[in-house]
Amino acid sequence: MAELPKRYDPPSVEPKWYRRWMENRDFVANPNSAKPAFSIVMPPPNITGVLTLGHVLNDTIQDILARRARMLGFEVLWLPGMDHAGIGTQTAVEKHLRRTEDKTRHDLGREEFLRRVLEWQDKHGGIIIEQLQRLGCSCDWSRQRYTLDDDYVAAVQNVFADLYRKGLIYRGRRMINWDPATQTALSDEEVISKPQKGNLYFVRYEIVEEPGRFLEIATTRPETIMADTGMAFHPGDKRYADLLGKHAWRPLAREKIPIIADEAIDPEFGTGVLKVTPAHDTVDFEIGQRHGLPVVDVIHPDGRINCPAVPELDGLDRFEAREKAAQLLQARGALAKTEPYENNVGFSDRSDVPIEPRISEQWFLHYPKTKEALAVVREHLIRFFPPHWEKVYAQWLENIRDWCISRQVWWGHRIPAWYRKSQTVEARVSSANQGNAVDTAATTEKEDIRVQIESPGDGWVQDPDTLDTWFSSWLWAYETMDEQTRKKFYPTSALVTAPDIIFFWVARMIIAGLEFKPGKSDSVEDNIAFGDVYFTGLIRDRLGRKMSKSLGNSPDPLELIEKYGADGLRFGLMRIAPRGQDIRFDEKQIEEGRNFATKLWNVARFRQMHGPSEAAPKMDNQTLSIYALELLARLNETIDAVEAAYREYQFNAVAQRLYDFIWSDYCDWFVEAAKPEIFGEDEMKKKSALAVMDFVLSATLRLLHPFMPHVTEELWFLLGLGSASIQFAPPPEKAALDGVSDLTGKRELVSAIYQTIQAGRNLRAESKLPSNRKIWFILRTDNKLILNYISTLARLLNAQQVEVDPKYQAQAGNPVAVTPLGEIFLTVAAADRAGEKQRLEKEIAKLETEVRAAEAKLENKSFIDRAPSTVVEEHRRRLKDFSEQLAKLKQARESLN
RNA sequence: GCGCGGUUAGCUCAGUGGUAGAGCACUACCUUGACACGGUAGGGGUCAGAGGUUCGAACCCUCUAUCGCGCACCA
Repeated sequence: MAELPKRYDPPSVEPKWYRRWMENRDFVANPNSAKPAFSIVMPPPNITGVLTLGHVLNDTIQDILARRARMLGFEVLWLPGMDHAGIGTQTAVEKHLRRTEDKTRHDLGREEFLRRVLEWQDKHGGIIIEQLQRLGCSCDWSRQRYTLDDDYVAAVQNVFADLYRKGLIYRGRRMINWDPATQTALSDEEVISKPQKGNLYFVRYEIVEEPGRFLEIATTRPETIMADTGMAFHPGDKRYADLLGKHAWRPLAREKIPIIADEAIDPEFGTGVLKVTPAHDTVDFEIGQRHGLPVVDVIHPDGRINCPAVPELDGLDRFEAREKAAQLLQARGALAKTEPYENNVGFSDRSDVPIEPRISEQWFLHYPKTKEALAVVREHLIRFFPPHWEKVYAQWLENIRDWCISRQVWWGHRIPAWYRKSQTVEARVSSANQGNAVDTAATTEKEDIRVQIESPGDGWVQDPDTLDTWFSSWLWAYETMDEQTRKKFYPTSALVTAPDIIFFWVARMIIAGLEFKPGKSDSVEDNIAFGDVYFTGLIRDRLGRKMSKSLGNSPDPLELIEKYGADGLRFGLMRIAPRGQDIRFDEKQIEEGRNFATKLWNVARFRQMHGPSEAAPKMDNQTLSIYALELLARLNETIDAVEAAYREYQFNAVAQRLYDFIWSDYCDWFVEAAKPEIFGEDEMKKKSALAVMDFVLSATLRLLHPFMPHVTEELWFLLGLGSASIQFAPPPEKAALDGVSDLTGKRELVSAIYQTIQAGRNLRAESKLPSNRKIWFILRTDNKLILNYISTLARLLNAQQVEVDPKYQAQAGNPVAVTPLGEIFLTVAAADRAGEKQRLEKEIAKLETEVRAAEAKLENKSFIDRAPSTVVEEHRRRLKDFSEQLAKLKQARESLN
């Protein structure tokens, strides 16, 4: 067998294996399999998206779960796909259109524009799939889905029609969140409130019935004064009680407006008087409804002012108009004062511009099954990891409001609603432009609506709008599966996602599952969408900022793969991904992942240099060295710890345990301790050590495979640890150590030997002797057994000789350390006598404090009475050890004099 | 305003009642027959602060500070 290269070379290993796995159809799920099912649906990335670190984190976790399940003997389906991302994709194409052709989508028309989007999709779409493959994701690509696949589209439309029939979807003129940049309605979830610095304008309105008397209000939005249709104060507010029923002059677009009283007004805020602007504020709209105030809309869909009555403002952008309106009021003496003010303003999640509350005719969904959705999580039919997300989820469901599902966007699922006369559609569009005095009732004129996929016939016009992208994603957990697949793999086993889409996606998928019941039976258990939901953390940069394109602080995962390998990236990221906590990304951590892959590679290389491995190594408990027993015992502990960490989705703990076991227990201690046997003459001992290596390498490669699929497969193959792919190798069994006599005693001996080695190395360093200088040690001990372990001691101490002398008389200048095996002396003429004395004094002082502390503890009656006996024993032993060490050190100090 | 999460070594983070840990960075030594993407040793922390519970608190309770997130309010 050719010698392995010195370093793991990802480019020559990783793509090779991925190709082979694909050729073997290793990721393809068989719905007819007799094995139990394990399934995950991938949160679909945007069709034109590229791989981000967020995806890497997310999809690595999913891959770990999928690969582990395969090894555990499950039939695994990891179903990938992509999302059409309505607003996002459309906006990208529009931007491109503006830049390259200086055109808007309206210039092209709907049909041509959609053709362009498809072109864009074909050119930029699907890149992420290749990138996920480079990462090593074991998805069943034969089942890849897209939210705009024909049957998926049909399913979405059928769901719409079904909910319409049930009366849960309705069309209505209501206050919605309007995004003036993308010019579409948004759901409440797509609005993010941010504090904004602005002004509070105090404006005086003259009382019609009492000329010369003024009513003062405070507003942040003077540009909407023309839309005021009332003035309101709190009914209990005595300051204004006499004005009730009177009128005020609106200072811009001068008109009489009524003065009313309403409970919604906070008498403490501003002057205690509110200008009521029903068209442009949610609360005002409700007040208007209660008091029958007219609704006057003075803002165009694009955010410009629509008010011919005030030519100075008409056509201005809303923010320019705000300043201009203040100037106008000032000029007319209506502006009492202006104060700087900070308030929260809703911003569009999509375009990052302030939302305009606006009355508009839209489609809404009254959520079904909210109580049931709450119950399945509360009763842990669906388990959240970490569990504190349950509370966030519950809070949302308990305060849920109807979902505005229509979007004034062309790219997406067209709403399957048809209207009899084209004029009704025109009426909708023009209503927004009509400006003043739009009566809410005006557009609810007689119109025939049919909700169905096909056109009902001539004279019917389809609704121009599309559905919120999430209205298609909420069916993702099962509409991505054909009937046969669904029968085997639904409900899915786990969902892995970022917590920022808990409402957008997770909650809605749970609701959809409960409402549409795609499962085998109608029972809740068969329709819960997924068993476990694991919420990842958000990846931030080193300064704790969110990764974003504009900040340029988002590293390209493909460059990282290039530099460190997919396995290095995966492992590095997993090791620092704390459960449900945000993650501060530092490339150093990926470097560590790469270094770990190299370490693994090299220790396998070391094994391979000593002949072929055994796939089923025979270990004889009688011939195993004590170091091997210690290692195997630790391997067993590691297997248990890994198992426990998986149960709690603590991937960082799994990674850390494996890292420590391989690097420290295996490489640093066992391999070094076994070298005398490996390079020795005794064939039995050598064979035994190599068998242990085979056993442990086989086990750790399998444990590591879900995290580092490529390098483990390569080594599995190169070492010949299995005839088939590691992907389907069963999880490692624990070493059978039950028959080993006095295992505890032997482990204690190993621990004592290792501690002695560390003490000896410390003496060398303290004595300023270079690492490569061969030196002599003397071990003063009565333990005759130790003679059997001298070769290991000597090798690990890099000593020319380690001499055991129970009666050794320390010479002046001998550095000494007390160890569980006895005292170890460094014999060298050059050792500095004064320095050694100083070192001893320091150590004695330290030990004296320890002894005092331990004594105090044991004199404490409460401690003796109440602490568990094992703890008390521990303290007793500690005191004894410390006292003995102290005595020996003091003796050593004497001998120095 | 309500709720959630964080605050542990210079940095990134583990640690959920019994002598404070890892990696990186730092210091010293070392290319020793797997690995310098390495080895060995070392320095460095009143565990945000204050109270409380306990024989014993980084860990449990209360309050405070501070950072972040969600929801509500937002004239």
